[in-house]
Amino acid sequence: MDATYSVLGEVKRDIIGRIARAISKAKEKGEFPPELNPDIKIETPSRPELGDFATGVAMQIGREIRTDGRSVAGVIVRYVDLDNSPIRQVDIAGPGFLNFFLDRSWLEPAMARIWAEGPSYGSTGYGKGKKVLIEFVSANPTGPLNVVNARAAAVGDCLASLMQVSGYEVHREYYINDAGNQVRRLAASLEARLRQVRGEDAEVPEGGYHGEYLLDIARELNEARGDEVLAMDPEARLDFLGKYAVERIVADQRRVLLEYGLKYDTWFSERSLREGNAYMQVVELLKVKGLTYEKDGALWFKSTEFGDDKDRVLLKSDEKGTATYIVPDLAYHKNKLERGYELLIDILGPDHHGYLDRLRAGLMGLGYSSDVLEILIVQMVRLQRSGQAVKMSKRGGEFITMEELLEEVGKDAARFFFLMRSPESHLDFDLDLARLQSNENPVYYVQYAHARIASIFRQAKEGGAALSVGPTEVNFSLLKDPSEVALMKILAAFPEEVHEIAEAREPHRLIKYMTDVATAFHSFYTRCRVIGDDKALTEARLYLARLCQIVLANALRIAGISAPEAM
RNA sequence: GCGCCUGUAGCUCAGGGGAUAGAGCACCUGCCUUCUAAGCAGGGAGUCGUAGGUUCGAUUCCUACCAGGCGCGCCA
Repeated sequence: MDATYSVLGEVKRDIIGRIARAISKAKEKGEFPPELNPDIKIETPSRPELGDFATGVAMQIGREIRTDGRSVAGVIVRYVDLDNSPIRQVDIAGPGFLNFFLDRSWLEPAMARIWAEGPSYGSTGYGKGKKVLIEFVSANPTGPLNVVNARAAAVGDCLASLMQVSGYEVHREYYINDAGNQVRRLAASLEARLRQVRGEDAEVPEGGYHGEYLLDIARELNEARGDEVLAMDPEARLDFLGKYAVERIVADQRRVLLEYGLKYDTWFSERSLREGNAYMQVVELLKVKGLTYEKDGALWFKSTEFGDDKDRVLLKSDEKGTATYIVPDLAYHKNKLERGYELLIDILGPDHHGYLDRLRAGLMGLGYSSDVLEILIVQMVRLQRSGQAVKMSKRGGEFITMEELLEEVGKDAARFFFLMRSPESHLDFDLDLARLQSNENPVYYVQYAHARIASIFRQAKEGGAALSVGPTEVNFSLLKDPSEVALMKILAAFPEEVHEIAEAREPHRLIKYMTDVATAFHSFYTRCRVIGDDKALTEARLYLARLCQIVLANALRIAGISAPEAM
């Protein structure tokens, strides 16, 4: 058995192989047309009494050859070879499902694998080391992070971890938009605040940034080097103030993200691209390929040739021929690919969905295949307090930052709530519920299972039980209660689950999985007393509890949520 | 006007061409002299937004419509 994959994965592949061979035989006998080549998928039946595994492939074939699923299933069952297999029985059910009942022989090695791999259990080699760059949050360096940034941070970080565990080489990157117009506006806003601090009559300019945070930065700057700054000539001063503000704000963003448990591999500066003039090369390249034209004094990119709904301006019609933001953005994505990444994943906010087509078109224009870039849109967050929506208006000043959210509910609840929902659905975030330290708060359900196991081991230690009885010494056959078997099955599924979730880019399913594990554990805990007079049984159950703790800890780690020893 | 997201249990949301549509919270009934009751077992609760279409079969796919949200710059 290949150590890079999971026991359950091998079991499923074995079943798939047997069905495929049965279908081939049926084709040889002329019962199925030779061109038949169905995609066989193994699923878990909706109810446990329907078996351990199931497939709907017979219905799929039935559709193709205009026959009913049940008779197709009958043909497959007639030809399937079950020698040397844990499959004990195959049933045809409902409209043509094949339901497989297995003996427990596969569970023992699956459990031994958890014990052997410990903290790395869940890892597989499916990603084959493919180099992936996930860029996320990338908030403008003009103010503090908000709650959508916090959501994107949770989703991006978790997806990155999921893909790492699935065998991809993943890097996390934050793009700092520290160039262009907005930085000048930021500088001008800071200058106004600086003058205000010094008692001058100054107004934050039109289109500037009015938040309190600039006032704080201005106060600090004034104390350190206010005179010096005002003595600069205006151009140099704006340049300095822009860099200063960006540096301060980005440092703050980084600090908050670290508190969230999120560490980036690279912080990529847009200015570094501009300084190298790399972004003008993009314009030249598109020109050479004949994908541009001049109109109304501006240079346009024929993005409609690549599926965009209208052509886009690259260079504006002003005197300097200033580049629009798509240019550095394309240069940035080109740069990522030149750094050797084979897949780029961008996690963007809801305000960017009108932007996807032109970014993709640009990359295609530059000669890249459209599937090097995947874009995930994280939808908005609506905060609720006392059953009321918390109004978030930047101008009105009532604005909850990511930092305030973390102070209020903590990182574990924040991450859990953000990961609970699918990223593209709008999220109602109930602050009251997230803050609650009681059973009403779903975060604790999973953490509590972990803490309970830790508690069992503390108890067992006091009683002098052997804590480290591994798969070779344990009498595995003692684990036969339905709740024990159910728990083992779900633990065995972890590596495949992680891989499927990573492939689907649906981190919210990880929360579902760990909640299911917690349910299976709590049920086991209630039905089966772990520590008792029977030494062998105690050891077997301690073994199972340990395996469950490993899976919970690993799943929580991937989600960026802590696994408490006690609650 | 165009585009994107969303309409599923009282609330917040999963799911998804097929087997009795699920979870958490809320509500009701049981269960702590034994490893944490932040738990377990069970119960009530649903015309899957509306109307058509494709299909042996649609809550799932297609079309139209209705409702909520968000975008739509030679701003980033």
